Amino acid sequence: MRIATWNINGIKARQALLETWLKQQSPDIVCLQEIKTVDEGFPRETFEALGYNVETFGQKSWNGVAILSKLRFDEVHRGLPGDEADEQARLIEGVFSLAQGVVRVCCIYLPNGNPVDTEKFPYKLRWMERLTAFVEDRLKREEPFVLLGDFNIIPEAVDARHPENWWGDALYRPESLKQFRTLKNLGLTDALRAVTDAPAYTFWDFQEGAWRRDNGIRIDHLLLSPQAADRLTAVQVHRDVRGWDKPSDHVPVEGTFLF
DNA sequence: ATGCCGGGTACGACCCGA
Repeated sequence: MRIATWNINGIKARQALLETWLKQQSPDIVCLQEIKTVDEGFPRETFEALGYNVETFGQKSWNGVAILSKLRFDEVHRGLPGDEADEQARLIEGVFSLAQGVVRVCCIYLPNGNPVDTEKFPYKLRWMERLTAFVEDRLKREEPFVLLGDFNIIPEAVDARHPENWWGDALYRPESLKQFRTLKNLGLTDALRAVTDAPAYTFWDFQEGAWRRDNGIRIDHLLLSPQAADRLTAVQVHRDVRGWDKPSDHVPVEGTFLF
């Protein structure tokens, strides 16, 4: 089974691109971030016609996440627990049945956190604390669990072409990285790093010719429970998609699993 | 250089992203 994540930066602007990619790659499950629409505005029929079940957690103008799955959803959960006042649509989780059990797939759009001298940065850190509590609960179930999406975290220097330019940014500063390590240290495996030590960027800014100069960062991740990590066979960053016409600034990242 | 690009909202120019 292949499970992918892709921050598409607006489903309305990226519908045709996503359709093309799905026809080419045919992943089993795709987690989308920044759909930037309410649920009613999501072109679900387009993807149902390609054989996908569609579950969305949308929001007007910003944020918004969705899961497309060839497997039927047994359960769907929307929103990150821990703050009733948080109205931002940044987490959707699906549970799927397999012959040998279940797989739980949690799609996140973690807050960017910039500028760091505004409320956005403490919101990011609090969101990561809430995510850690949520993941603790999930790991207690001892199931194959895949936490994937746009984490807005550059884990290590190797994950940026020019790490010195990012130091101090909300994506790459001590408080953010500490929270990310705390999350990982619950027992999650960074799927990409389980298969390679090489740089593998997933985002290139639209500005300053970042793509042309390969000035990228790795911020889209798949974090795996032990039961999922044991079944991982490959990870692919679809960087060619960044060179397509009217691309997102992020590219798809896909894990292949023996289930 | 806090704008460069690009999407959303809405139709002029902001807000937002990373």
